[in-house]
Amino acid sequence: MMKRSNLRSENKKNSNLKLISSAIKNISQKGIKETTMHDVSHGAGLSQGIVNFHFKSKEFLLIETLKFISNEYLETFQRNIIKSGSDPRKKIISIINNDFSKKICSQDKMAVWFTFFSEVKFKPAYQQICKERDLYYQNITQDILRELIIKENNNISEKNLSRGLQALVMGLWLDQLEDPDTF
Amino acid sequence: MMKRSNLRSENKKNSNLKLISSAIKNISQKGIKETTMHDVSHGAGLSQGIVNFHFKSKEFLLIETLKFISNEYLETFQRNIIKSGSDPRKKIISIINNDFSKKICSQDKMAVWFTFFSEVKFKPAYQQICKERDLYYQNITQDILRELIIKENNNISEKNLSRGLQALVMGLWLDQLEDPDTF
DNA sequence: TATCTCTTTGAACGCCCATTCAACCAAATT
DNA sequence: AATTTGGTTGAATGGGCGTTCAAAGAGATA
Repeated sequence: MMKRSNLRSENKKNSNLKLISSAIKNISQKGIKETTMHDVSHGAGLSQGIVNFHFKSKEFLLIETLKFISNEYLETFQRNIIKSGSDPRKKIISIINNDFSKKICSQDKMAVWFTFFSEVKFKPAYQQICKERDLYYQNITQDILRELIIKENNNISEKNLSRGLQALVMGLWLDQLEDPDTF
Repeated sequence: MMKRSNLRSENKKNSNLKLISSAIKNISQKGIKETTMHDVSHGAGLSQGIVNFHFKSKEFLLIETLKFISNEYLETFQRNIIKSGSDPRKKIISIINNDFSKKICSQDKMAVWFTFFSEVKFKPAYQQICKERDLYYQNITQDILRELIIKENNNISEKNLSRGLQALVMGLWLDQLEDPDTF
């Protein structure tokens, strides 16, 4: 059962992906509001009404796009931590390396992230996606930091440290976005 | 000459200010794109076409609004540093206090800042205003940090330190915006 | 091959919103 | 008081864009 693998569903998946990629590219160049349905569909090599067929509306396309980059982030995040072994210090470094890797920290992706961030306050759907991402990030970094704190015999709150780390990363991303020389 | 002070120009200034305030309030609640000219003018107690009369177009209203909050920031920034005396350590603390003061770090203002940030990449006019603000901030904090570094006999680059400080502040702002409990 | 189902096309529709502008009003000037 | 200047009003205009949908195309099914 669930054999599902015919040309049809293959193509559908492809179209989906092409549309999301086109959305990312367009958003990174123009922002959400000036990215039209026409831009997205034609950027994907398809035609006008197709986004509504696949995603119901522009809003849902945007939600799927945010989910896409969010998942992408979490996947490489997770993979890199596992690869880095068991030393908490190395784990932290792997997180930072990941955050500033070419794949995650590219101009395109950053632009898209911050475009969505600026809408998070007004869009519950975005908020939820971001919150989940953040919680995941925080839980994992807090665990690692706790190990580190015990090892080093410090007594800082891992909660604050984790938050500070995330804030610093975000700030540096923003910095890099506005003025991409220092790298 | 230049006496200019009659009811007319008084009222004009008032209208200008009311429109900008209304823009700030609306943008903080809905974002730039869903803030309509009607929202702004009626929020200011005036009527439809008035924004075009005062600011020529929506775009110019936005630019003036950004300038407004940018200047407001720089003014309190400057004033607080002067008030804090000559100890570099105290100066830094006054910067941080200012950055997280009620006036600067209010939900409204933060929302507006980040809404504009997300458009900076696509709008040269915004970019320039932000760049000026940042340069000013960086020059001043770098000077202070240099003093501090000399005093403490450290050898870190004040450039990087200043950038890191700014990034951390931005990150914390963003953090606070998404989840306003930790205060 | 014929039929059915799912995907794609693109013209047409309708809403939303920035902008315009003629008419109006109030303040300044004479 | 009469006239000029400048700010305000709000209905009308026009363009842009998301969405709809009938028709066509392509893959599955029989």
